[in-house]
Amino acid sequence: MLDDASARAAVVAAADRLFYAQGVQSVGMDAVRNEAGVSLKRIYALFPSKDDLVVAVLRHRTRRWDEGIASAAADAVTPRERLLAVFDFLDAWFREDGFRGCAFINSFGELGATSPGVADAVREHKESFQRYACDLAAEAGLPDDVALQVVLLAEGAQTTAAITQDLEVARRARRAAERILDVPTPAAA
Amino acid sequence: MLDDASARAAVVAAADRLFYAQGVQSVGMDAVRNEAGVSLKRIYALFPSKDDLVVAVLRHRTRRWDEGIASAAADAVTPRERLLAVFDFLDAWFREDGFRGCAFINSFGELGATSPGVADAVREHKESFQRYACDLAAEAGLPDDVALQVVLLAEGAQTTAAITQDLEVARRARRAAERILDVPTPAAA
DNA sequence: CGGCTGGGAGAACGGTCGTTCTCTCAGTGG
DNA sequence: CCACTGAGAGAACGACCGTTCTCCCAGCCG
Repeated sequence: MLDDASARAAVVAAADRLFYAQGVQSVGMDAVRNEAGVSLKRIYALFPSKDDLVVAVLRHRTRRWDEGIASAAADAVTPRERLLAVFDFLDAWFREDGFRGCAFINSFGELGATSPGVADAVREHKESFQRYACDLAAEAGLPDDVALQVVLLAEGAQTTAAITQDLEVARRARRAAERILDVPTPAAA
Repeated sequence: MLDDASARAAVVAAADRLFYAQGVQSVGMDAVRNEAGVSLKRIYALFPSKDDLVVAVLRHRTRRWDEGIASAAADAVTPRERLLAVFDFLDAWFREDGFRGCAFINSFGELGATSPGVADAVREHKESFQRYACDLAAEAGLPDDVALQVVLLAEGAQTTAAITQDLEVARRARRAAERILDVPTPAAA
């Protein structure tokens, strides 16, 4: 038998794959059970309800997102380049098989109105990303407003790439971000 | 009794309100029946399935969107201002009670993977908006790439406004669009 | 006025989903 | 070897949903 931590991880990973590919409400708990190889009894011992499982999946995605942008930024030397590295991370992600947009945006649209837990998890994720961008911009001597403009581009790139399947989107968003960052900001510095 | 056209319109309007507020799968056909005041038998005579109703709702939303951005652009004199008017339209929309993001993005996340009809309707809507932006940009002597960068801002603004409830988002997106449009484009004109 | 059509209301049906329960059995302590 | 605990597998349960069907009555034609 798996210990609790391994079972939890297997269930979250399985649910993540299924929810992301098909939408949360299209996936029954039986499907999660089959994909994870963990009995329903065990799943319900680890997560009191499907809603809690969805929230756990989102928290797990937040960790993977944070690691992804940190790793993409690792090679960059200036804060400006670390900010732009977000778009390189997006570019690689958009090219993955089965890319279907931002799981947080998708979950918010599907469940945000009916599940406060999901809405909170999504909000916290987006706020954390905004803070990350603002911190980098501050290092570069740029105001929050510019950082948040770049964040808008990243968000728009994710939904647009999902819907249009256009592989150019991330590069285009990066060019737009460069344009925004390169405008001289009179009030800053 | 209502004629077919009026019944259709009532059902689509009712379904639109409910689907947008709660997500499609959280709304049963009984709820649509009650909201529209049209019997289930009649609804199924007008729409073969719930899926067809969802598509009809999205097509209706496309018409309203097109009218909205056209009306916001009506007062503008230059193509550049007509393009930026999109963000004034978004600003007014984000301030409405019950604003919950872009219905197309929400529907795509929830149903795009399981309903080809929904996926197509969403794709067509987004492509139509991209074409609108490219046409205006062309009038202003700007390349498609710049227009599509502005579109990314509009898309990002919609999801960000929905999740963060920040009323500043549309104005910030507009400022970003101005920055992008004001960069001299060496290859153009 | 009386039979008929056609549409409204909502019950009914088959299926599915989230959640719980039962049955079975492997592994352990005496 | 035997009683016992605890976990797995999956049946079962109650609720709900999309769709269809039945019943009933209003309004028209003879």
